Amino acid sequence: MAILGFLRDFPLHGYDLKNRVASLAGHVRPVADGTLYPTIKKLEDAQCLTRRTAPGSVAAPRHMLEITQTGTDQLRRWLRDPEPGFITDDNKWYVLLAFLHHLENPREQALVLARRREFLDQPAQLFFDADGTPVPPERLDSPFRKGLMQIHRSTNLTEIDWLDRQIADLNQRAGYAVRQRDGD
Amino acid sequence: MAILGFLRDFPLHGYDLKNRVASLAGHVRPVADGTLYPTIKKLEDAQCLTRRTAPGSVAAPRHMLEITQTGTDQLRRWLRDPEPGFITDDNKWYVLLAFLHHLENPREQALVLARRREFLDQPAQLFFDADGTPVPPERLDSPFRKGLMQIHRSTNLTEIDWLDRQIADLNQRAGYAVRQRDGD
DNA sequence: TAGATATACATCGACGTCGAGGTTAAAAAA
DNA sequence: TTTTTTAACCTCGACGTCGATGTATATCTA
Repeated sequence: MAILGFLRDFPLHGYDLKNRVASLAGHVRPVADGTLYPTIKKLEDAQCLTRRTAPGSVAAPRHMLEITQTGTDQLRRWLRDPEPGFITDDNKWYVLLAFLHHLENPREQALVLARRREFLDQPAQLFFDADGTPVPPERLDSPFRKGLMQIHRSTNLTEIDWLDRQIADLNQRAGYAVRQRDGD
Repeated sequence: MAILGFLRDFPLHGYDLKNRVASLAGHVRPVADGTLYPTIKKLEDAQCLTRRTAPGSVAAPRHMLEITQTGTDQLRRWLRDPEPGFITDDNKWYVLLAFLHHLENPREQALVLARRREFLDQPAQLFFDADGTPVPPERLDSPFRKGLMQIHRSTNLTEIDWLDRQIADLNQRAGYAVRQRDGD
């Protein structure tokens, strides 16, 4: 998703892509060559991108990568109907968010945000007693577990706040677009 | 780490462990059987835990798992000197935090928190222009990328705040412990 | 002019995770 | 009584990621 998402902005070669993916995914978590290049090849085989050899501006020749219509469609499908992990795993979610603008319909964007919003709504129960009853933060012995739950709660509220504002905004724009189209 | 960490609290059987790990790791991200049971076997082979068959309280017989001294030592090594990913990957970091209390020395605990603190200090540059210059949040077109960076910044500040208080607290306690030991 | 460095691409084996499938056993529902 | 459900455990193949290794090229440095 990150590869196609970045290529949707402008053509890039593998090396450049590698650095961009690395600084996005998490925050400068390196992506191994052994992951990137086979994935590029897979996307090329699936006709999601094309490759043009260009002289290297600094060193060895580059393979400039460009996204195709097939690739754009694939990217939009991934964004419109993301796998569960992209909603529940923070790292993946942030990657998705970084490219959600490529899904051009505000209503569809709002639907994706709503899925995340719904996920964040369910109260997190992280720790349990020996007998299986959930332990509330104030009854935890470990200050680290206490902090973990505090931070978790606080960051969740921050994101929920943003999500609500964003969803309202998108729905309003979608409504406006509909009224425009209907000549209202 | 999660397996040994939970067993350090009290003995558990695989199924119970599975649910606890699932609700901790991320937030109810299921852990596949094909991941859990081979890992338990690996830890058993490494003498990190022992297995006693007990009658199932509800159904099929359980394998009650208990951590050994070797396992405790291993857990403490992982906590004391975590791999880079445990500092930089939020999911892994939260798992580590959930068990950091098993590292009994407050000075060692503070050192781990300091590593995370140091990581959070470096300003995140997530997006770049076509020519490679970093794009500040206010110049981003996508509201999602803008929100992503806002949320990232805000949650970072929250955690930094907690880390600083916690580190100060631990160092004070460590100092006090030293003064106690020295009869001061 | 020789070596080091950074760019740029590629492959391969080791390892971890997942998901599907299967087994046993007790309790609950049909 | 049979079926279904849930608990509890296990294995296997597919797949993805990593890290090591290797190659070529242009620039910078000794």
